[in-house]
Formats: sequence, C-alpha cells, structure tokens
Amino acid sequence: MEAATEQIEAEPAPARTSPTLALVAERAGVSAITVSRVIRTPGKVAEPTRRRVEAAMQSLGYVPNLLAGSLASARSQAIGVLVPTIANAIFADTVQGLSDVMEALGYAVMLAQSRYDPAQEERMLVALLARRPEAVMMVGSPATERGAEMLRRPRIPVVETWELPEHPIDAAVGFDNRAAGVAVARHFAATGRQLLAYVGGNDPRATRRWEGFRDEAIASGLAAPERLVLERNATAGQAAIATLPDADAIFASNDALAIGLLAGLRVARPRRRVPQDVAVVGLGDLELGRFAPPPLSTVRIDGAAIGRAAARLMLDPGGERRVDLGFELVIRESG
Amino acid sequence: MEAATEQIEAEPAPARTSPTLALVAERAGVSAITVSRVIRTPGKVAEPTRRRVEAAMQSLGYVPNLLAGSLASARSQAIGVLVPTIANAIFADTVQGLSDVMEALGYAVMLAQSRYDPAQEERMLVALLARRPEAVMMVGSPATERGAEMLRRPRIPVVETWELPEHPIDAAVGFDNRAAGVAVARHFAATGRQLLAYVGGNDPRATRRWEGFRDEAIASGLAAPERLVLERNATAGQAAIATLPDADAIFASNDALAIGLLAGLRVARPRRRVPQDVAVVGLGDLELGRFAPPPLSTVRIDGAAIGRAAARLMLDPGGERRVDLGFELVIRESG
DNA sequence: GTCCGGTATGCTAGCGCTGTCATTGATGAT
DNA sequence: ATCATCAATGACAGCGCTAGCATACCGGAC
Repeated sequence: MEAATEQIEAEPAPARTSPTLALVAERAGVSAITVSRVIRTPGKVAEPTRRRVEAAMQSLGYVPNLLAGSLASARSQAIGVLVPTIANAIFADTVQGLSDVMEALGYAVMLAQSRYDPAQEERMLVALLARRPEAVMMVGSPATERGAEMLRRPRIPVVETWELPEHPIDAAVGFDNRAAGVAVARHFAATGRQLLAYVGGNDPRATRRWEGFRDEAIASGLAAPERLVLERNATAGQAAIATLPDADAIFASNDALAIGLLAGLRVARPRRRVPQDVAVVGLGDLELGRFAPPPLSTVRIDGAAIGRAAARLMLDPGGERRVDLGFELVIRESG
Repeated sequence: MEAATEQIEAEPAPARTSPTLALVAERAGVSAITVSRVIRTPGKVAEPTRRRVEAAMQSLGYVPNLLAGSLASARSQAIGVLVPTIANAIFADTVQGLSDVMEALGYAVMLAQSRYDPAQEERMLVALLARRPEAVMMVGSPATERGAEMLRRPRIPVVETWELPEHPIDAAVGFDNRAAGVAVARHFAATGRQLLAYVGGNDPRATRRWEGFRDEAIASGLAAPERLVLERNATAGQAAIATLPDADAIFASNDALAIGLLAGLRVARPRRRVPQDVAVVGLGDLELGRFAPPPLSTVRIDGAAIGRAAARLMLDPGGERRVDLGFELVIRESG
C-alpha cells in the first residue's frame, strides 16, 4: 500500500541551510525565475504574483545568494579597494568617498590593505581579483610588474589614486606629488627660509614629494634639504625635532607628522618659535591641523573627492582616464 | 570525410573571458579536480604533476574564481564588516585590527557603512549577508529588530563591538559605555568641578555615556549637566564653546570633538584657561590628543584591540562570547 | 477567423568550481 | 600469492542562481 510509506506532514525542518529561490518559488506557487524577476525587475511581474512572492520571501526570511547570482550573471556587483592602511585618515576618507557613490548603486566594497608591502600587495590583489570585482581602486600604482599584469588581465576598470602616473593601467585620479613638493619649497624660499628639511615616509608618493621639494630648494639657491624617513604618525614627528636642530623650515609629508613636529617644537630647548624660528608645512589638511597651535599650514588634498572621482572613473570606462584634482597650498600660521 | 571539417589549429583566441580551472587542466594534461587540489592542498599532488599544473597556471595567468568556489563549497572565505563610517579614526582602527588577523587567514573583508542611519544599516546588512559572509562584525548592535533577525538567521558568528549588550546576538567585545561616563563625572566631582557639560553624538553608545555621566554627576550632588548633541568632529567642538559659557568641566564623547573644544577655549574671551577654569576630557585616546596643548585627558579605548578580539570571537564560535576590554581614564593636563 | 504584438510566465542549460565517491597501481603484511 | 592499505588521480553531480529562448494568453486589427 503506497499510503503506508507516506510521511506525516512534519513541521518545516529547522532549515539547516538558508532558503533558496526554489523554496520561495514553491511557497509562492511560481517558478524560480519569477522569483528572480520579482527581486531584480519587479515591474515585469504582475501585481498579484509579485505580492505572493514577496509574502513568501518575507515569511522565509529569504536573502538572495549573490554568490550564485554573480556566478550565473558574470556580474559580481562588487568592487575591490586596496589601500596601504585604512587606519590613516586620508585613505579612510578616500574609501568613504568611493563607498558613498558605489554603495548607493548597489555595489559592495571589498577592502584590502597592503601595509606598504609589495608582497602583501600582490597577495591582496589575488584575493581581491579572485572574487571577480567589477572594478578596482587602489592607492598608488602596483609596486610590482606582476601586480600590474594581474590588474590588466581581467579588463575591468582600474583606478590608481593619490598620484598621476604617466601611463596608468587604466585610469588615475590624484595630483602631482612632485609639484606639491615644489610648491612648498618655493614658498619656503620666498619667505626667506634657509635650511630646509623634509620628513615623511618612503613610499613612491612621499618620495616624489621629496624630489620636488629638494630640486626646487636647490634651484632656489638653498642648501640641499635634509630628508628624514619616519613612521607616519605624530609621535615620530615629535621625536624628530631633536634630529633637526638647525632647520628653519620643515615640510612633513603628512599632517599627523606635522602636528607632532609642532608639539616637539613647543617643548624644544632652546626655544624655537613657530613660525618665527621654524616654519612647518604638512600635507593632507587633516581637520585637526586647523586646531593645532599655531594652525597648521598644509598642502590641502581632498581625500573624499579623490574617492568620489575614482567612482566616476570606474563607472564610465569610456570617459576621462586621468583626473588631476590638484592641491592647494594653504598657508595658515605655522609657516 | 570527417577530416575536412577539422579546423586549423588557431592561435589561442584573445580570451574574452578569463581562464578557468578546466582550461588550466587541459593545458597541464590533468583533470580539473587535480588543478583544484594543487591550489588548495598541494601536498596531495605528486611533485611532477604539481609542477606541470603550476606552469600552466602561470602561463595562463590563472586567478581562481572564488565566486564559483564559494558556491560549490558553501564557504565564502569572506567576512562582513559594518561600521557607522570608516572616516572616523576609531572605527578605522577597529577595522584594521580585525583585518590584520582575518586577512592573514585568507579571509576577505567586505566593508559597509551605515552612516548612523537605521534604514541604511538594514540595506547594508542585506547586501553583506547576500554575499554569504562566514562571520559579521559590526559596531554597536543592529538598530532594528529586523536587522537583528537577519543576523540571527544564517547561524554565523556575529560580533557586536564598542559596547556590551546584555544579550548579544552572538558575541560582543567592547567596554561599558555607561561606566565610562560615570568615571569621568566622578573624576570631575573629585577635582572640585561644579558645572558639568557633555557634548557628543546621539548614537546608542554616546547616549549611554551621557546617562552614566549625568547620573553620577547628580549622585555626587552636582547640578544636572547640560548635554549638547553635535557632529562628531573638531569643528563642531570649537563652535560649541560659545554655547557653554559657564561650564567648568566638559566631557566630549570623542577626542576630535575634545580637541576642537580645546581650540575654542584657547581663543575664548573672556579668557578660559584649561584646566584651571575648564577641564576637558575626551574619549578614544586619539594619538593627536597627546599633542594638543594642553595634552588631552581622555577615556582610553584601544580600537585596534577591539578589532583583534572580534576576530578571535568569530574564529572560535564555541569560546567566550562576551569580552570586556575595559577603558582607562587617562588624566593628562586638560583636566 | 487569422494574425499580430505585447505581457506574463516557464523551461533548460549552464556559470566555475568542490564534495563524494570511484579507480588505479604500488607497497607491505601475511 | 593474496589481501589490505595508501597515495595519486579522476568522474560525476550539484551548489543557487540567471541568460536565452519558448510558451500561453490576451485584445485588437484585418
């Protein structure tokens, strides 16, 4: 007797696995594809059908599996972001600028950090690309040719930021780091400074700033500036003051460093007044720079704008490929 | 004649689509599964075979498709991270702390921002969960019951941070925000302050700090403190000083705000000296607080440690579910 | 009545991997 | 010689979705 083998209609098993399109479809008495359409193109489904499907999704707590969807459609709706570190306000601003645009359009952001390490950068690039992002934004350019090659392969938009390489992999948005260094040196020279110094990291961007700074100082007839390579934080800046007893003008490659410099100068003995005895100029225009005593002069860069521009570049692969957002030398009271 | 239909062996077409496991397998003269093993468990493949496969991968520039792999294995090797905004040093530190641990273990980080908006938070939760993360970390708790429900469904580790709810969805790591407020009020009372004020955001964590601060002030026999709800930045802090002409002790819910307060106080007329006339205490222990004049007293929180602890909690779902990392009242010179 | 175009829905085949079993041959124990 | 064991490899099905086409039905034009 067939009936004997029939099971008692059990309570829905406590779903070891999350509900699928097919389950929703069954509940709503439609086919899977219709459920898919309710999610993606609700306008193409008749009102009553749509209601039934929505009710079924609701009652099951259905959350689409975008992994499966991405595989089937070859569209991941995700972008990759690679920064040296997110714990640096300036990059965090850029990531936020990008996210603001991309999240609103339904893209997810995959974040990876290279820690200024080429090997780590390559590893993270693989990890990112393995998830088939539809575009990638990174700070700077790949440190290795293999990295660049990996980015070229998939033929997706790739936006390099915070600098403007001659030949970007695909697109770039940033400013001329060398010119920023030049502008600061010129300013120091024009205000009668004699002994310049530069403090900053040794990544490609910081190095380009240094080169511009040094070359312009020399071109202005000043002694070759000293260069100190430091951690990118205020503590390092404060400590560095002891190492620069004679400088009368210091360019710090980022504002945190500059604020540390200012703090070191405040307690230096013999006394070194800012800006009378020493001028300090930072880069980035961190909000807190404005609130340091004295308010910090800086090379203003709009990190969030870079992120938003990067979003535009990846969304319009046929459009502009190189956006110079420039910088602005903001002279406040520190020099 | 069959041979007639045979095609001339063409140059490999310029790969409109990226190479697959199957292509690599064909090149290496093995089956797809063997290539998969070379990638995931190289020890189980004989040396010469492995070499051939690796050469094939190399020459094709093969990058595995983790979307497909995740679907097949039901393991995404990704985690979701939801923060109010990444452009806040304190959350950026937490994200970095988490990433440091998880990236090293091969997990990718999907980042989403809620912008302190419950509706946005829900949207981002769906976007995150749709990608089937193996765990989720968020700052705070879901603002809505629907959000909480969504997080409970998939039975993955969920770590709430920066606070310690009585009954976390799954796990939590942070500190007692109320106690932080109490500690600051107690400190103010103990040092003879009379008219307290609180400035900060109105998110749940800031509100809890406020409640502790207010209750303790009253319990100490002081007048009920004033509360100012502000943007979470230094500019807002500086401007707020005009609104608090009588306060002799101000607790700012974050350090950026506090540094702005300090800046506002420096230029206030009539003169208000810190700490003689007004004490200022912040929260977070932003590096730059130490370099403000006067060095900022603060409730020290280790954001990166919270991130690292969150990683531990998600990696060991059977272990501890509630970690109190505490805080430390660091009295420097501002109060 | 026939045909047309449009709307609403469904079927089928795969996307690129991995889990689960098979299969093969070599090795050592008995 | 026989069998169990192990290492190395492969066949096959299927993860949960979507593209692309097919089907059914409707009302109106002819």
